[in-house]
Amino acid sequence: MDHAGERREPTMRDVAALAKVSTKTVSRVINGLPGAGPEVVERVRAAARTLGYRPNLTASSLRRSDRRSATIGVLFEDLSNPFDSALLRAVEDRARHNGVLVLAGSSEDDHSLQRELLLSLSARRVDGVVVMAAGGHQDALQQERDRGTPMVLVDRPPTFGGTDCVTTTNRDSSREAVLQLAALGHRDIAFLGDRRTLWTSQERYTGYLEGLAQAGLTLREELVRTDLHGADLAETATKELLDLGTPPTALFTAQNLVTVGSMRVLRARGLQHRVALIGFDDFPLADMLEPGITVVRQDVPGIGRKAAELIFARIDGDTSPPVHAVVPAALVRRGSGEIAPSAD
Amino acid sequence: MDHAGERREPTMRDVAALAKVSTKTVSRVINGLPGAGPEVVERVRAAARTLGYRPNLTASSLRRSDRRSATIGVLFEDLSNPFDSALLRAVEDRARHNGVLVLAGSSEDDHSLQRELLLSLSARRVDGVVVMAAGGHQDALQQERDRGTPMVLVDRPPTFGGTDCVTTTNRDSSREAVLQLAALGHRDIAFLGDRRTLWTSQERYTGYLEGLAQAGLTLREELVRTDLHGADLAETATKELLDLGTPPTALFTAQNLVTVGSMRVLRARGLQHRVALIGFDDFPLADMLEPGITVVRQDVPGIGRKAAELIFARIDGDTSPPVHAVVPAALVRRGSGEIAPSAD
DNA sequence: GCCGGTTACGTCAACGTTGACGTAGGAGGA
DNA sequence: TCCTCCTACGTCAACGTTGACGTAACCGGC
Repeated sequence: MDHAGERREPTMRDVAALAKVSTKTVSRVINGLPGAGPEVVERVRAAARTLGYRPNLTASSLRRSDRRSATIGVLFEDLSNPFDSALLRAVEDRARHNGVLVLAGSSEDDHSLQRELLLSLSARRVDGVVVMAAGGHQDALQQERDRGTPMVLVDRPPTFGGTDCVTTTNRDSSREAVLQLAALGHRDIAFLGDRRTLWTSQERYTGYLEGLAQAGLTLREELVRTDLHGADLAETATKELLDLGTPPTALFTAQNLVTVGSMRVLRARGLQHRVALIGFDDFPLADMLEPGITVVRQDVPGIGRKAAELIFARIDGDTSPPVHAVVPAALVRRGSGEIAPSAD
Repeated sequence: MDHAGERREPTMRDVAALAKVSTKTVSRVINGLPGAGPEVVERVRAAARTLGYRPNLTASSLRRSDRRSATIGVLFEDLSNPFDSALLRAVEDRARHNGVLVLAGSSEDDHSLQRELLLSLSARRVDGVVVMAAGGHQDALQQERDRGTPMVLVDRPPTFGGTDCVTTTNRDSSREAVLQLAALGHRDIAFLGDRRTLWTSQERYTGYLEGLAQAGLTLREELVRTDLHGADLAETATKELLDLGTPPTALFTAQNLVTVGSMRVLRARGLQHRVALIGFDDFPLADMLEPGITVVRQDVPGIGRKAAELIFARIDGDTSPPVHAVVPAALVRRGSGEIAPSAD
C-alpha cells in the first residue's frame, strides 16, 4: 500500500516515452489543446494514467507567457476569528469558481509579520492578494502594490493611493446605533473600542461622536475606552466604567470581542437587562442570549464576494480607476439595544 | 505611485548584471550560502534592493534537489466553521514557525470536490496535506497518499492503512455524557447526529449506545435521529422528538450545528430549563447562554498542533510506523447537562 | 498534376534557479 | 621552491514545461 520508495515523480517526458510521442504532444493533450489526433490523445491519456502522472503547475507557470500561478494570497488578522474566517470562505468560494487556490495567513495585526508573509506570497508569485491591513504604516503593502501585484484591501482602506478596497458603513452604522440609544433616553453612552491605530476603530468612534452630537448629547471623555484588544481588556474596561460615580446606562462596543467582554461583565453583575448594549459585528448565537444582543451586522459574504470580484477583475487586466466599495451594514435589533435607561 | 507599466520582473540575471557578478554568486548571496566575499555580498544586496528583486520560489523549488515548495495543503470541510477555522489556525501557526505557507480549501464534505482540490494541491507540489476526509469513499485520498504525498487526517481516520491521523475521544466522551445524564435520572435520552457516513457520527453514536447499556437503559429507536446536516435539519428533528407521546427528557446532540438547532427549539418552546442538553463540540458563548450549555469540548488547538507536528515530521523524512493520535476531550459542565428530569 | 491550405505532429530553446564542477589566486607547510 | 589546500568566484546544464517554428502528409480544386 504505502511504498516509501524514493522513485522520481513521472514527468511529461516519461508519459511521452510510454505513449511514443513527443513531450509537446503530451502537453497538448494534457492542456486540451488542438493538434492531436483522437487515437494519440487516447494513448497519451492511458500512459498518463498508468504512470500516475500529475502536471507540474510550478514548471508550467514558470514557462508560460501569462505567468499565472492560479493562486491568490489572503492575509487577514486572525483566521480563527469568525469575521475573518467567514470572509476567507467567501473569497475561497469565488476563487474556486475560477480554478484558483488560496494561500491563507494570519498577520496578527503585526505589520512586520504581515511584511514577512507578503514576501512569502510574493516569492510564490501569487496572482494577487486580498489583505486586511495591519495597523501602523503600510510600507510593505504599498511596495508590493507598486511592484504590480494586484491587491484589494478589505475592512480597512489603504493609506496610499491606487488600490481597491472594500469596507462597510462603519461610521454611518455607528451613528445610527448611538442615535437609537439616545432615542430611548440614554444620555450616558459609553464607547468601547479596539486599537486606535485601526481605521475601523477610528471610523466607529467618529460615528459615535456624530451620533452624540446629532442627539444633542455632550461627550463624557471618561466614558470612552479604546485600545481594547481582546475580550480580557474589554472586561476590565467595562468594570471600570460601571464603577464610575455616574456609570453609563448604555454601551456601544465597537468590535466583536469587545462586545463579548462587556457582555460577560454585565452578566456577572446581573446588569444585562438594565444596561443597554449595542455591538459592532454580529457573532454566532447573539440571538439566543438573554436578552438577544443588538448588533450592527456587516454583510460579510457580501464583502468577501466583492473583494474577490475586484481582485479577479484586476488579475484579468482591468485597469479602470481604483474602487472603494462600501458594503452596507444593518442594525439587527434583538433586545439588548432596546433597553431604556433605568429609572433610579 | 501605481505604474501599470508591463515591465518584466527583475531576475537574478538582472541583479547579476548590475552587481557585475555571475548569477550563481547572486544565488549564493540570496540564499546566504558561503563562498562570497563581504564586498561582493554588499554589492549584490544593493543591486537587488535597487531593482526590487524578489526570489522566485517556484523556479527555485523546480531546480533544487529537495523539491520543497515550502507549502502545505489544508483541506477541511468548511473553513468558516469555528471548529475548522480554529484547527486551520493551529496548523498555520506551526507552519509559519517552519517558514511554510498554507493552501487552504473547503471540501464541503463532498468527495468529488475534495478530489479536485487534492489534484490542485498536487499540481502545485505541496510538501504535504492535512485533510478532514469527506464522507464516502476515500479513493482520491488513498491515491494521493500512495503517490508518496505526506498526509495526516484530522477529525476522522482513514479507511486505508499507512496514514497518520489525529482524532478525539469521540466514543468515550459520548459515553461519559450519556452516563452523566443517566445518573441524573434520565431514562429517555435522545441522540441527534450528523451524517451517518461520518466516522465521528458513528463513533459518537456507539458511545451513546455504550452509555445507555452501561446505565442499564434500553434503546428507544425513535429517539435516535441522524443525518442532521446543518442547524435547520436539527431543528425539525428536535421538534419531532418533543412532539412524541413520550418525549425525551434529555438530548445528546452529537455535533456543533445540531446542538445549536436543538437549542433554538428548546428556547422557542421555553423548555431550555426543563429538557437536559449535552452537545458534542464547544462553541463560542456556550457559557453565556441561560442555562450555559454543557458540552464535550475537544482540544482543537491540541489537535491542530499534533497534526502539524506529524505532517512536518513526515515531510522531514520520518518513516516510523503510522500513528493514530487521540487527543482527549473533556466534559464542560455549564448547566444544561445538569438538569434532572422534570417530575410530571 | 500542381498548388495552397490545413492537420498532426516534432524540434528546439527558454522560463529563473541551483547542483556539479572548474579555475585562478593566495596562504601555508615541508 | 614547489606542492597542497582553501577561498572566491565562474561556467554549464538541468529541473518540467510550453511558445515559436518547422515539416511531412493529406485534402480539395482547377
